[in-house]
Amino acid sequence: MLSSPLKRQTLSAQIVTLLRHAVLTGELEPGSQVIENALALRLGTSRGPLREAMRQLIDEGLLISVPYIGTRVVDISLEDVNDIYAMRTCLEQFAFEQIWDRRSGDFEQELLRRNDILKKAIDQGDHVAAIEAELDLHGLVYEHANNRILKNSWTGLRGHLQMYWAAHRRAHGTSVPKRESHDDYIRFALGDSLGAMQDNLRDHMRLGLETTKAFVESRSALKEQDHNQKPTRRE
Amino acid sequence: MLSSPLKRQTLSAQIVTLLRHAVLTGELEPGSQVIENALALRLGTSRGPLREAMRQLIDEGLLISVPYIGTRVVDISLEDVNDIYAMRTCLEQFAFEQIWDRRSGDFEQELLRRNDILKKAIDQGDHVAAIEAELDLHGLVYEHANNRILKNSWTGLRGHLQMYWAAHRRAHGTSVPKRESHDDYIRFALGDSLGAMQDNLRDHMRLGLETTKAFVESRSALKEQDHNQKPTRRE
DNA sequence: AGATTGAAGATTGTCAACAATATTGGCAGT
DNA sequence: ACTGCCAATATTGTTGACAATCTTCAATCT
Repeated sequence: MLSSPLKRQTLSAQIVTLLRHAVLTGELEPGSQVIENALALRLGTSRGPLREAMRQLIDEGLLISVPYIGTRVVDISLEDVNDIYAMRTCLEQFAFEQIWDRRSGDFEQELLRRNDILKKAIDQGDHVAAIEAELDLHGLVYEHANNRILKNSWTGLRGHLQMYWAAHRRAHGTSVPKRESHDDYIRFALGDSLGAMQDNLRDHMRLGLETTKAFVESRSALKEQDHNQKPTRRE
Repeated sequence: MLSSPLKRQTLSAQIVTLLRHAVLTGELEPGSQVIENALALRLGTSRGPLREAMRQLIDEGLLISVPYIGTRVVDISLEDVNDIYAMRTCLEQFAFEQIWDRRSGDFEQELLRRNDILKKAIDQGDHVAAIEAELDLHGLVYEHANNRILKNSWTGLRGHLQMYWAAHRRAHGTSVPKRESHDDYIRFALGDSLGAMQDNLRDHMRLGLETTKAFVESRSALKEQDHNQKPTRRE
């Protein structure tokens, strides 16, 4: 089951990527319970590897587990959004600080390439791709900063953002608020002054925070209604 | 086996704290292999819960696992030290930024209390306690910053530092380099200017980095010798 | 002698059954 | 009706056995 040819990875590793994808895309809805037996059955494996995979996602902050009660897909809170954006601003400023003096042509070229991908996705109205593209665009500076720990932190933050935005997309049908400031980011990142970059980045983030916040509020309001219709078994 | 009375925690959770402690204090030496069967036997449990616990430590960056090969206690590298200190400086500056305008009497009082503990530990030559105390001192600002994600990041960094310094202590017998600048930190943190605080903090960290780097170099030199005496079975 | 192969042992990965715990729903008593 | 208790069920936690993989090391071949 799963991929029997090319079985270079261990089973739990495969499940990790599979599960993570399901959570990040919203296939497993935020707040919903993940039942080991059912999921293991659906994947065609036993609970052991699945539990390991789930444990990893728990540590990544994508699932939440309470002993003997159950584990659920993590759900957004306003506090979290604030925390994430504050951290993100801090880390991204730091990352730019690290690479600023040794920005290469490679960096510039790759930045432009990713921006093109983002613009294309937006123009085509492909919101899933747009989310990924935007995160990839911002991710470049972390990759170039050459700091393993920083990169890990970004991966964690990135996951949460991706997940929340995916939830947004589902809740609101299709539309992710179209931000007009994408090219701005490029301009900052390729400019001359580090200080200006950081200031602009801060504003850029503030805007993103506002957008995301608005989403969270509307979504949690929407969930109030839901709750009466389909009460879950536990909690 | 472990704690049978007061069994409110699940077994794997207990093992996690137990194992983490063992790794952080150096009871499980950096670079050494962790064999599931042996350890499970020693703990009086089966491999299941132990594997889950190990998985969590892997995600915390304290263990490293290669499928079908084994998992080892993570070992420091010079790059890691650089990365950690750079991140730490960034995050701690950020944390101070977050709390600066709402520093309370509580904060000041607790900071002084923890500094007293640190000084006492140093005076008594209790190096283990001194390490913990120093990390606790610096940890206060993260706790007050009231940002869950930031706090998690600090926990990760803190773990690595604690581990490395514990390894230092073991390799060099007793002495952790006595830093004379502890009171400085207090003075910065309770001062008036955020900018000055951040500048001073940066210097403070630079000093810490130098100290730690020196240790790492001497230790890896020392390990060269070791390696011939006790070759491990694998790799 | 050096390289190759293949069996034996060690270690990790996976599985299915069992135990512990929490939730649900009905039943008795008020 | 309402409340508290008890059995039934669902779900997670734990265990021991088995399978897959890697390492070692000796036997064989060139």
